[in-house]
Amino acid sequence: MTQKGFRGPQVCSIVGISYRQLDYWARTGLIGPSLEVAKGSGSQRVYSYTDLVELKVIKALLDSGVSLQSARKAVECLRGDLKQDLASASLVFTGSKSILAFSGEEVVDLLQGGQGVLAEVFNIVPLKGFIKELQSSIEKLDFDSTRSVHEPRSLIPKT
Amino acid sequence: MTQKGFRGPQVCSIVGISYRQLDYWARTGLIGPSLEVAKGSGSQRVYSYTDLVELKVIKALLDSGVSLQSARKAVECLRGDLKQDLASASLVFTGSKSILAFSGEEVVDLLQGGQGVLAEVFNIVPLKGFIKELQSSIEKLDFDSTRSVHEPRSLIPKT
DNA sequence: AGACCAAACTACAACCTTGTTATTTAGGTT
DNA sequence: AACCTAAATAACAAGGTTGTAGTTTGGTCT
Repeated sequence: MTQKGFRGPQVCSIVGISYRQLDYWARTGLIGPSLEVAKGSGSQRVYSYTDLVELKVIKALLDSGVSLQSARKAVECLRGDLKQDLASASLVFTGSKSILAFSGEEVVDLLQGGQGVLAEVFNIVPLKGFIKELQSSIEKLDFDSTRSVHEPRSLIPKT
Repeated sequence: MTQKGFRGPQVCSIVGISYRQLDYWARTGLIGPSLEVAKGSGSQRVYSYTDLVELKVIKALLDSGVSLQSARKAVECLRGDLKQDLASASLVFTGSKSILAFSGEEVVDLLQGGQGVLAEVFNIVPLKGFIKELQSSIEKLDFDSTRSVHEPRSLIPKT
């Protein structure tokens, strides 16, 4: 049994974004479906759980007022680290760099700039709450009547 | 002697923004000249020091990737507090609220959400470094040959 | 094979922000 | 009063992002 995949409209529901946004982000290279790309109209994109984490972070950044262009840069550092325990991490980014901090002390160090005086703005994304929400949304989906990837129709209750 | 004022082009030089930006921000109500509004083409806007602090913060937010619309909301909380010592404060804002924190502990508390698990992004602006830069830029201006507000021409060296 | 449906694709509008260029005009000097 | 300069004003284009509506087509079922 391979990794569980999520199709486009499911992803929108889980993460809380519009289909237009998801499509635009996939087309402009921000984040696409890592399990399966689309083969044309009528086919399906298939996203992984880790794609969903990343999308959730992007959405969070947008909600906090960060522009999509900056969110693009910020999530880059999530891509090499998704094997570690993200729920205990915080993404910290400024205009010029972004890193994952794995302790509250690390975050405080960054804020204080090692006792220097930096003219810098910090955007901090504690991942715990977002991952919790994401998992809750995924569980909720299991009870919904919407289709999973390439699921036979006859097994779906009528809506 | 009234408060020192700064004219439009000086402000752009001090804060590090384009004239177009300053003009747009004044016209769209983000921040305008608190000492004197423009009386038409050929006249001068006159900005105060506190206007400059605010502009510097807005610029910093833009540089960190925050959208102008969000920066508008974020700086609102500076407006009631400019009589206190800003250099020891940090502006902290999320998508939904913004406050000034006057100690590092206060900032850490906000990040930890009082031990709750919040799904929230924090944008943190430690003001010290920005105010330092601003003051440095203003001092540098005093040696420049550019005109101050309504300054007689004959006192200006030829450029 | 044909019918159907869901998902991707396409095209355009709207909005926000900034850059560029040209025009207007307040304020200072002679 | 005439002239000059700097600063504000006006107009338009461009880029990025999202919403809306219509079209195409892969995949499933009969």
